[in-house]
Amino acid sequence: MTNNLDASFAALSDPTRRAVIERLARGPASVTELASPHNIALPTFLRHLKVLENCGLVRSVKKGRVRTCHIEAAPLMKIQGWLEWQRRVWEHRLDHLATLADDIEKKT
Amino acid sequence: MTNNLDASFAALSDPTRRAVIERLARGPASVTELASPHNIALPTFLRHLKVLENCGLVRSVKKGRVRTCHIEAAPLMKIQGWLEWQRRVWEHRLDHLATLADDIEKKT
DNA sequence: GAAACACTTAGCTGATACGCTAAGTATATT
DNA sequence: AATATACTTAGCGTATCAGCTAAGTGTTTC
Repeated sequence: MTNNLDASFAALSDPTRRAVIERLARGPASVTELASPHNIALPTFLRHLKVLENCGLVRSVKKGRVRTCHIEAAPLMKIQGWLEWQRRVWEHRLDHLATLADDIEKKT
Repeated sequence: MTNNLDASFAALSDPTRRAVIERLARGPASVTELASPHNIALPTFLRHLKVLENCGLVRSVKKGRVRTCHIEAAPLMKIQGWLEWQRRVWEHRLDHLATLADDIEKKT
């Protein structure tokens, strides 16, 4: 539940973990179900899941012997927020440059 | 110039590197200028820059003894695209659930 | 109650990451 | 020409990561 940008970005830098998120966006699933498309040992896969849980992207509940996982939107929103912020700063700067260019044009 | 999601997400998982992006969104800067707010050795900082260049988030040109860096939007857009895609899948699913709930309500 | 199932823990390996210092190169500046 | 500046390369040490196998725990199923 760290829920910080560092951990979220790091979690999403792995294709297996992104695939899990892509799957969970479509709905909850068990560990075995999530693991099945991936050609890696279960313990290895489980650590990927733990990474996703540690940064808050995924939550899970265990009932009987089955652990069911579901996606959590908040960390994704946080990343989107950061990106959107950068995009705005960047566009604002471009606008400013365009204005400057206009001014120069008018003076000539 | 790999420009893939893996590398871009990994690059942005480090606070120093995100700070560089935040700075460059405001406009180009030299290596020394970029490094100055960070309390790390220059070679260490340079490797952060190289990570950003390798994934295409930053480009740089050397003129004389000064290397000037600027941000590149494409990888950021790619990440935004992936996030947006997930959000849509996720929301579509929620809509579907809402519809199901409605149907059930009408039947009772 | 035995066997199958769904995880779960422990521990090993090789690769990569982030930090450092020391020393080198190429351009200004004086 | 000598010094200062702005990187740049090389190489070291510790920590973390992604993969594995082997063995263990708690539930169901037969």
